[in-house]
Amino acid sequence: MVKQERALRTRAAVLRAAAEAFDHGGYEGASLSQVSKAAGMSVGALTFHFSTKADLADAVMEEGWAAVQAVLERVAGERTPALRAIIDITLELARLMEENVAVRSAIRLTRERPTASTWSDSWLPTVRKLLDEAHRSGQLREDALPADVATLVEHLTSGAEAYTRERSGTGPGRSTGHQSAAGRLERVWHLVLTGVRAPEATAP
Amino acid sequence: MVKQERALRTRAAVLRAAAEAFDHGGYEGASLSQVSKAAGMSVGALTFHFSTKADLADAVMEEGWAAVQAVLERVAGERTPALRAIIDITLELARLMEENVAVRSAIRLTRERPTASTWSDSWLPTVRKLLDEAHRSGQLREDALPADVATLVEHLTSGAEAYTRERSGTGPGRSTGHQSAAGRLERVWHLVLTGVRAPEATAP
Amino acid sequence: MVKQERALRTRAAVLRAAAEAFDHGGYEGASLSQVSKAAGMSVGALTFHFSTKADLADAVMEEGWAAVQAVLERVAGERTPALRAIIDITLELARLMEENVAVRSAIRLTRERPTASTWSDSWLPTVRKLLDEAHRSGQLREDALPADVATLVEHLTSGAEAYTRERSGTGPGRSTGHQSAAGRLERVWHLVLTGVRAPEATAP
Amino acid sequence: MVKQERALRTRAAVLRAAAEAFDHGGYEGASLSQVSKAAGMSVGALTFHFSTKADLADAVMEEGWAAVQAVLERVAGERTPALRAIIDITLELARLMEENVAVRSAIRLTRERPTASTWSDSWLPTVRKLLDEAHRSGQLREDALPADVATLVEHLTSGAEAYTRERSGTGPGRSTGHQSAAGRLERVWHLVLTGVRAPEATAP
DNA sequence: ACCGTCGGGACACCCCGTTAGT
DNA sequence: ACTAACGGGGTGTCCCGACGGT
Repeated sequence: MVKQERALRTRAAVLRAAAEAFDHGGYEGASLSQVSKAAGMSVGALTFHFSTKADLADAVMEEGWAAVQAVLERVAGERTPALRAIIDITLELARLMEENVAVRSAIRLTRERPTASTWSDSWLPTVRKLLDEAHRSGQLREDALPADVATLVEHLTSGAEAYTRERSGTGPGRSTGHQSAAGRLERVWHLVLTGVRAPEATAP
Repeated sequence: MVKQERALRTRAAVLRAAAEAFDHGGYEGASLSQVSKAAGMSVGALTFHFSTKADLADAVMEEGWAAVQAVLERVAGERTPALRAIIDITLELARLMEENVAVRSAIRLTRERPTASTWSDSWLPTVRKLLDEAHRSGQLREDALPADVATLVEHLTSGAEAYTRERSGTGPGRSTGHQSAAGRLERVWHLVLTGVRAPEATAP
Repeated sequence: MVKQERALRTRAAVLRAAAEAFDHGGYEGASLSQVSKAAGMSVGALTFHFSTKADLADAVMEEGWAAVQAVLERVAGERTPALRAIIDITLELARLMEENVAVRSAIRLTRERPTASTWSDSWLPTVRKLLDEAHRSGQLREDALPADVATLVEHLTSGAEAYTRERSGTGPGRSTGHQSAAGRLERVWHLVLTGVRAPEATAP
Repeated sequence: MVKQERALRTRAAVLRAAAEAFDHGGYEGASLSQVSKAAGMSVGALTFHFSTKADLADAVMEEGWAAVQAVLERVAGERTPALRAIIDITLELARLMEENVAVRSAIRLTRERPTASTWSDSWLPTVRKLLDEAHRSGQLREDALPADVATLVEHLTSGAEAYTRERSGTGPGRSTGHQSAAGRLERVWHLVLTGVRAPEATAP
């Protein structure tokens, strides 16, 4: 149908506006009238596509999730060593969070709403699988347990996310002297891979 | 006066209730009537102590901040090597976040409200100072730049905070099979200090 | 045409659903979406048949009215004494109200909407005519004015209607120990007749 | 306190406005903004006294109920023969319905809202008691069962109520040529009594 | 003709954060 | 410290057009 094409466009516009609103103000804090205004339509039109605010949030989350899945599958498709793949995943996630409002919004929504799953559920399984593989193939130090490394990855991702949100909060005009979350993450990984402490030092 | 003593008690009750509300629902999402009910008083009484919602939030943030400062000073007071002190600080912060609602609330509020300073501003300077010291005294690997290590610390703290919030969201009944944020952080530090990658492996 | 036959069926389905909705919730209180859902169609489809809510209500009322008229004509067709005919009319109306949603709905709608005519307008003229006849033929006590008896009939009919609505409100599961509106009316008539009927007349 | 006196006045104003609104449009159909406007105050002020629409309706119903109870007790206080008392009750109820908006409103609300009790529950018990007494003292025809007479009374009361509502619906400008519900009821009773009253009893 | 999708305003109810007067 | 009152939104719903498909 011809109609449906237009509907899809407006639906997409709504989703984009909603993602921005949720990213900016969270679930509470984002209002439907605000979203409808940003999408250039009436509240009634919005309600036609998403009958309730929760529905809208669900849709946004789904969109963000899909983007994450796409990245995961892309990285998994490339034939890179397991440890490298893990690093790549975190870097890609960081880039995604910086560029994709829906992803940022989805992360925030999973945290704020009473939902069954955490956002880390979407990528941690993949990471864990790769970690086991890295462990078996001797890419990890022998005293580095995969479970602990997984925890480390969680922390790093959280850090990237916090940094992204912090920056986005300051507004888009923020320009010079700032680094990308992915860049920071890269340097941190470099540090982590080889260790922070000087070799001769005793365990503190 | 006798009056003042009572006033202080109610003020404290309000602060506690408010901290819980803000921690649970953020700035928006927490309502004054909710707080007043939890504190066992009328909204009018609440308004007497804190004339506006923003005032209340400021007070909660101040309280959380103070707790953080106390920890920082305590750790600084002990005579421990710089690197160890940094680790201790992160561990203490993690414990604080788990135990102290006001701290959790303050962190969330700094993030959600248009405020000048980030929550990391409260401890990053101290950490940076200690990092320089550790660098000078040769406790760090030579290729580990203090700035990068600082970024790492930021990431780890964010990770602890995310984990704490995630858990607190699931309700207080959550019991078995869960670790403390500090415990997780400790294991991660162990990993980070010595390095994740096997020595023989080449840089990815 | 074939199309029209289908249209008639859907129109009937809509009318039935609307009658139920109006009977249950009145004019306000019944929503078009509710009706459309019960009729198994979209709101747009409904709007095609009845362009406005008022139109729909009018149609329902007309349907109910028609059923009432049919009863009146049927009773008038039988050759019964005037007084008996009046009683029969009230009994038939009571049965109609109990069985026919459209009638119940029409009664309620005439009351709730700013309309020119009352629901009693549909049968009172007939009753009055019969009353005059009964008066002339000596079926009534001499001191019983037809106008007063008409008022009495109005009261009795109202009573039957109130009882019907009251029962329908309690839900369909209501079963044991309840009488029909017509049955109640019959016993009341028996009571009333002794006073209304001329002593020399034989019991009908 | 002085304040409370003013509060009581505004509360009363709200109740009056609400009674009129509910009487006119039913539960649905009456809007809070409408009520607040009629009461000369803001919606927020209204919400302070009655936190929800249902609360407001409850209060109105209670007020109407109280008026009914007052009448019942007054009539019961006078020492009149049982049968006469019953008639007086119905006449007084009719007058109440005509004069007291709260009563009218309460009746309508009990009918429209999912409530446990019917409006007849408020006076039928009293009437039944009086009927038994009338029966025992021989004021009723021997073949007139109290239960049936009770049903008759129900019908008459319903009739009076229907008439009242019908008239009130046409607006207050309605003037000449109309009778009071109580007057109609009186004539109907006169008619009915001949059958109800035992032959030896004197006309009231 | 008949029916569905899409969209638009308008409220209604509820709640919220504040202020005024004690 | 509280009662009383205010105005402003937020969400959800409703009743309706307009247009396009079958």
